[in-house]
Amino acid sequence: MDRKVRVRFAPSPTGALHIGGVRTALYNYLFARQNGGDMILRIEDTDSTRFVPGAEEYINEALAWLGIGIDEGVREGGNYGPYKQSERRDIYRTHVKQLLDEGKAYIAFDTPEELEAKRAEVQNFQYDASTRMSMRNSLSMPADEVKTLIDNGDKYVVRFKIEPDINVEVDDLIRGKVVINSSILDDKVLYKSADDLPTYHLANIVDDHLMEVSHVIRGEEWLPSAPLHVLLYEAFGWKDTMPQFVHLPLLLKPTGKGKLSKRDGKKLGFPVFPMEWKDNEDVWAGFREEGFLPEAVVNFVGLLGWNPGDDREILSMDDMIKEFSFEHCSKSGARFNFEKAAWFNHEYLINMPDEELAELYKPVLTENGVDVTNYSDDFLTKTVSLVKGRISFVKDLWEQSSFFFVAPETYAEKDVKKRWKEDTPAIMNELIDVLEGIEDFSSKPAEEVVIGWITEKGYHMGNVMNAFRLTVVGECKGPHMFDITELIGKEETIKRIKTGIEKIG
RNA sequence: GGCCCAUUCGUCUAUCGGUUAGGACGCAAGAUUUUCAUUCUUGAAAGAGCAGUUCGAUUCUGCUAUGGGCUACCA
Repeated sequence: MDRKVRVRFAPSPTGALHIGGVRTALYNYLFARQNGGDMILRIEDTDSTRFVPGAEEYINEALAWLGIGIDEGVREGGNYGPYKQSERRDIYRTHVKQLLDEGKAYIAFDTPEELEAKRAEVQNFQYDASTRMSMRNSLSMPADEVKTLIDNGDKYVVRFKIEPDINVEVDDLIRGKVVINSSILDDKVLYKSADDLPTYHLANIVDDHLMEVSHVIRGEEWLPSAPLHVLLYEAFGWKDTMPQFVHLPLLLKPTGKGKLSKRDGKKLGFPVFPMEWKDNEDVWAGFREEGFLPEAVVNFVGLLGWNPGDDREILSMDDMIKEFSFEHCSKSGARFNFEKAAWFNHEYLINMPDEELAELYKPVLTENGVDVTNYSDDFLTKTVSLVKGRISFVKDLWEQSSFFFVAPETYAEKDVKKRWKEDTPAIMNELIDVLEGIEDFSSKPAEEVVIGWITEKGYHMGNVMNAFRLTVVGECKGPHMFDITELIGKEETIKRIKTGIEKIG
């Protein structure tokens, strides 16, 4: 029974796509691509009360930024549409009716308030085979009364009639067989007349079946309801084409307890959303805005709960498509660790061509008041190549290379104390003369001359060079001294030394 | 409370009965360097506990503990 691999990512547009959702989408995508299958994006907007404007657009944009391609969806189209559940009402109605006609579901009139009261009154109350006859539904009430209520326009729901004491088996590609007894399941609401929409469970099963989904790859939070889904496939007579279930472990908070939430990002100072997201009152940081490369995010998130079976960690999307397998998915939740995420970004940054990095640096320079048109691409590329090993994010480039663009205005006190001696100003003046005489100011030749001079005079190498650095950089840090002076040039170098002598004294 | 899932260094993980339990992030030390950083080398760091199966268990089983999820007319 080999059939085409078709998977779906089915978010509900109730907010920004969370990083855990990103991973679910990614695994679906990897599996689809690996098997030449289709990747479907289905919008599950069956809760009309939780709809958030802009969420759907956000999901689309985020997936596009990350390079997670969609084959079928609201925007992409396809032969199995519509791909938005709120546009599939007719389909659901038909299927609900089928279950009703076959006696596999029933109509219930209990209001939310009544149910709440019942739960408060009876400990561990569950709407199931043991209690349904004492509730207000089409099983416990005369048919004409039911009809009257419906004709009256009374709101009702359709509940799935679950037979008690059946052992339901769920076959999961990561966890193996999970067996649970149907008696612990309640008669789940499948449809609400109030908004003429199904609940997740019904819509999910109907759509997965109609869209010929072969593998349902989703978060572990769905594992408890998987038996219900199996029962639904059976009720519809679709057992033979039921998709293969795969439940992924959850992403946990970096510290403390529980699964990762959007609040964690705010608290700990790192993003949990791929891109910036604006709530009613809040702005939530995104990986993109924090300076993460999409490749790094994909790589990092991909390795949270899966590994290629060996020590490799830097994996491109194509690598992961090739290597992905459920056998190498872990069963337990993974803690989200920002340090490691930053390291991945660092790796991608240093392996990127310097020209590309220089392009990414331009907006940062502009932000810091540098007119980039004053600098050649060659200058920028060289600058970036000298300092890229020190950074994890593009924005860090400024801290590491601002002295290529602006002369220091202050001098690090600690370094002045250590390297600026009484005789330093005199030696710096000598240095100016030495530099003036250098024809070829590029790194190697300039270095030879200056080092030769220091040696000849018997000066202290460390003190002279660091005092020199202090005037040019403002503190004792940065790349090789003569790589810096080559880039900023003789004139600027000497000017900075003079200023330094004046200001430090 | 009930049900389900899980449990290897601080974190992400490798191991599919026999290993000095490996790698990575982070951390520490040393080397290198005219500075800071890089780089290199080294180090500290783990099988939750208790039974059982076995010649032999991190690996299989059970119990306990711990963590996580679900328990809605939310997904």
